[in-house]
Formats: sequence, structure tokens, C-alpha cells
Amino acid sequence: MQDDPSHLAEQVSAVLRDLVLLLRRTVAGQPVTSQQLGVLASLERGPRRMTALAEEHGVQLPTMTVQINRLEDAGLVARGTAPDDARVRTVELTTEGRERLHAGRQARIARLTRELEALTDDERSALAAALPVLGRLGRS
Amino acid sequence: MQDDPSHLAEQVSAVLRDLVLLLRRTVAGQPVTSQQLGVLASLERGPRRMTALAEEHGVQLPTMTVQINRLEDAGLVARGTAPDDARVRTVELTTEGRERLHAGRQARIARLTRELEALTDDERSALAAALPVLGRLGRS
DNA sequence: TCCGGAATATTAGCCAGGCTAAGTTTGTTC
DNA sequence: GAACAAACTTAGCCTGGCTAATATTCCGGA
Repeated sequence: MQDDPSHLAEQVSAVLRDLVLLLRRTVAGQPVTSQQLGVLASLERGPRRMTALAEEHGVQLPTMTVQINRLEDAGLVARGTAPDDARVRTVELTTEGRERLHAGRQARIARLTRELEALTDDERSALAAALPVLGRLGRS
Repeated sequence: MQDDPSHLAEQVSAVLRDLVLLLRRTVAGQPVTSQQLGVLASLERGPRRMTALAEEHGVQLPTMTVQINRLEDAGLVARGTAPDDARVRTVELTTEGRERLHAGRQARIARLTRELEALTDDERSALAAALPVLGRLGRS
């Protein structure tokens, strides 16, 4: 019954606000911000060009440029060039970048794990069932 | 099975990133930002003092002060004083603030509704079942 | 009574992370 | 080879966080 789209939308809207708080808590005080962590994660599977990174993160190119500038200054990524097209810049993880990625991911997971342990089994099941849907909703 | 806390945490972590995209899309190009909408929503049930607002939104007091400054400049809220304690400032919705709140909420819901309509009934059910859990997770 | 500490709020100054507009360099096409 | 397109960067602006440094006001005790 109460899962018709518009009614559901109100609830999603409310919950979205709460999740922002969760995200803030999860990220607060870490050396790598969640956006940076996201970019590093994208690079884990190999080098990317700027345009690809920007698209992947739903962000304009200049925004990604600045982001990468910071990561490069911090020594976590390195810029390169594409052999066939001198206009494109590639970005790849440095060794330190890879380490930071893993550490950051670890910290984040640990934090979330602690919060999830406070839930009941049923609640966790409900959550697990809904995650794929939420993912699709976010990416669509 | 796969709903033990730490495994679940990884998935929540990934989905959280996707939801940021959803949030950006939902909010993009609207006259009132989601934070502002949130503050206006808090005020819907009546006047609040600054401290209460800040706590309610998980934010430091100065952050809320700036937020309220902007809303006041825009004519959406009005500051007042508490009769019994001259230190506290109260904040309440103006008529225009109330209108903007409703309009903003409307637009937001409409946007989300459209996205939710693309899901199957089962997916919506799973989502509906998980929402309370997500809410608790966010607020805990 | 009045003085010092606590509570409430604001201002100032910093940073991350979005955006658009404008500029540079390289590639492509006619 | 000139003009257009594509990829990226730079510059400048905004929101929205934060901490530290002020007011102000309240309250409790000497």
C-alpha cells in the first residue's frame, strides 16, 4: 500500500536528509575526504582521463581539475599524457595514493560497521535488500 | 546471508556515494538549496532558537548563524528574541518562507517521484521496508 | 552587591567542493 | 592552412562546513 511513488518520495526525501548526517559523521576528521576517496577508488582499476573521471563522478570538468590538482599536490596521484592525443591528460594512482585509498576505505568501513552492529538482524536484512535499489536510484 | 555488519558496511559505503549523486540531481537548479529547505522545514512546527536549530541539523552554531543570515536576507525567516532570556534569538518562518518551503518540497518530491516510478513494485517495497532503518542509521 | 564564570550568539577567516566563463593547446576537416 | 571542435586549465564566484575570537547576558557565591 504505502509504497506508491509519491508517498515513497516524501519518505526518501526525509531519509536523504538523515543520510547526509551519516555521511558527515562517517567522513568527519579523516585525512582524505569522501570525494577524494571516490576519485582514488575510480583510479584503482587503472589510469583514467580527466573527462572520464568527471563524468564518472557527475561533475563538471573544471571541478575535477581542481580535485586532481589537490591530489597531485598531496602526491596521491600522478598526471600523464596519452600517446595518441596530446590534448588528453591521464591520471593514475601513486603508491602512496593506493595506500591512502585502502586506509581510508578501511576507516570508513570500520565506522559504518560499528553503526550497523547496533541494528537488529531484521533491520540489517531490510537494509541489505534495499541497497541494490538505492544504488540504481542513485545512478539512474 | 551477506548481511553481516562489515560486509554490509562496504555496500552501504558504495551506495552512499551513489546517493550523493541522487541528492545533487534532486537539488540542482532549485531556488532553495537542500540545507535551506531543511532549516525551513524545522521551522514549520514553530519558532526555534539558534542552538536548537544547529543541533537539529548536526551543525556548529556559527554555521547555522550564517545560514539564517542568508535566509533572513532573502526574507524567508525572521529573527526574534525570547521574552525570558535576552541571550537567545528565536527564528521563525515568514509567509514567504512558508510558501518557498512548500514549493521547494513539492519540486523535490516531484523529482523523486519520477525516479521512483521507474522502479518495479518489488523494488519499491524493498525500499519502503528499508527506509526506517536508514533513517535510524542516519540519526543514531 | 558585584564579579567571575557559563551560556548564547555573532563575526571573521579558513577550507573543500560545486559552478560558469574564458583561455590554451591540440586535433580534424574542408 | 584556416576554421572549427575537443580536452583541459585557470579565474572568479557561491554554498556550506569548521575553529577561534568577540560581544552580550545570565547566574551563583563571596
